[in-house]
Amino acid sequence: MARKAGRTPEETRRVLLEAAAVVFRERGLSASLDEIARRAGVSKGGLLYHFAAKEDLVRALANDVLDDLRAMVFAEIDPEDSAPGALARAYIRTCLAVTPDDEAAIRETVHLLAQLTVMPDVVELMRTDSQRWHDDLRADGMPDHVRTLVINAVDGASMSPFYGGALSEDDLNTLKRQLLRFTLHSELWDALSPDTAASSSH
Amino acid sequence: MARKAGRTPEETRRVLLEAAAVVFRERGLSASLDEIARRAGVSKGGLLYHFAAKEDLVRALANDVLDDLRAMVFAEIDPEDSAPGALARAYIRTCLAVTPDDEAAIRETVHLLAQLTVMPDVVELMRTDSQRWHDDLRADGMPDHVRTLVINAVDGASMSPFYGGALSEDDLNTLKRQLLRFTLHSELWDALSPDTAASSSH
DNA sequence: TGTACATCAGTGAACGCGCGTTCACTGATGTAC
DNA sequence: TGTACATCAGTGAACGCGCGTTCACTGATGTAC
Repeated sequence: MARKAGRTPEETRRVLLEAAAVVFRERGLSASLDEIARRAGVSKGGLLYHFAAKEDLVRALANDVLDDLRAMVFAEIDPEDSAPGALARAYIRTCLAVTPDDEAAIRETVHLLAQLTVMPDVVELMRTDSQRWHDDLRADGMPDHVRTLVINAVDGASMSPFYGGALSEDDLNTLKRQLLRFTLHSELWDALSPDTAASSSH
Repeated sequence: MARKAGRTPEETRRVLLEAAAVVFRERGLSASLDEIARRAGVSKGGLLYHFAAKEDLVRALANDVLDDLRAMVFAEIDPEDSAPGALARAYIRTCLAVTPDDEAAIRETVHLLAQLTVMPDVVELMRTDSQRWHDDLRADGMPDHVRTLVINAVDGASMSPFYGGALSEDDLNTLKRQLLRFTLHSELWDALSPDTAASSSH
């Protein structure tokens, strides 16, 4: 056979990337190209037509996942919300999803990314991406000490499944509301500062 | 040659584990036993005498690292400090070390652990370890919503080097003092709750 | 105290298998005339 | 509109290499008598 009827090359590429995501997540980066190709319904040679080497496939996948994540967060921004911290709130809502489906999706994504970091090239990609998040969030208008606290708490919680330390649904929900509240009520920002006197009067 | 003069089998074992830590951190779990053995000054056969299979070596290493980390945190507990959150404060001080040497040590440890998670057995070990931390920290006397916030912020910050998103020294320092303050001043705990009215009077 | 023997802590060569990559080939699709 | 030809999107067999594991062997150390 040559070109599959009813499947454009671009579609094949997508199917291959999706198969790679599943297989790498389940078996780690040492999973074979053969298994990925089989899952995509393509021969190993076919896979290698689209991605000349395994490294290319991994890089393309990492780029894809990182872009998707960014798009998800930006799509979650409330268009009515123009107060400082709007991006941070979208970040919180996306990464600390509470509906079981969304939560599972985020966990799977994080777990996949964790597997991909085995490749130094991917770490470089993630470093760049992370720097971009940092810049975007700085431009979001919250003071440094609030932003750093909130974002690191979100990151800690969303990475916890990767080492098996999943939070209970209650804890996750509480954390989410806490963090949203921190970003929304600027009168709290003083109380969150390390330099304020311990008493929380205003 | 047989037994190396001036090196007990236990010492050889330790040298092998340390070599494995370095090599796995630098090259990931797919690094070869040959390279680890060479770095330890032992033949590949010698390595396999101590660890019958690569999996055994990895498991032993993961156990080691997890135990070390726990010991470091417990050693950091202030014996004078009997207030709620003493363990959490030790956790903060250990994981958010600010001296360059200690910081590098933690980063390397986290990065190594991230590599080891490629093996499902290790994830299981980490899940158990994480559960134990959760239990220990629950017994530490702080309310759930404070503990969860603080620990996740610490985890987020200490895992950030693993995906390349390192915090600046200033941000790290600020975060550390913030979190320590949260655990120390129980009059703040209300203000950190998601359910309190936004105003921070007490 | 010396000797025989078992065991310990390795060595280093060989094996075998899985997996990434190469390669010769092919059938469908697009294009020129 | 039909035909020739190039290119695209694959197939599937073969190759080769790295790496985990096995194995036969060995020299030092510990133990019994």
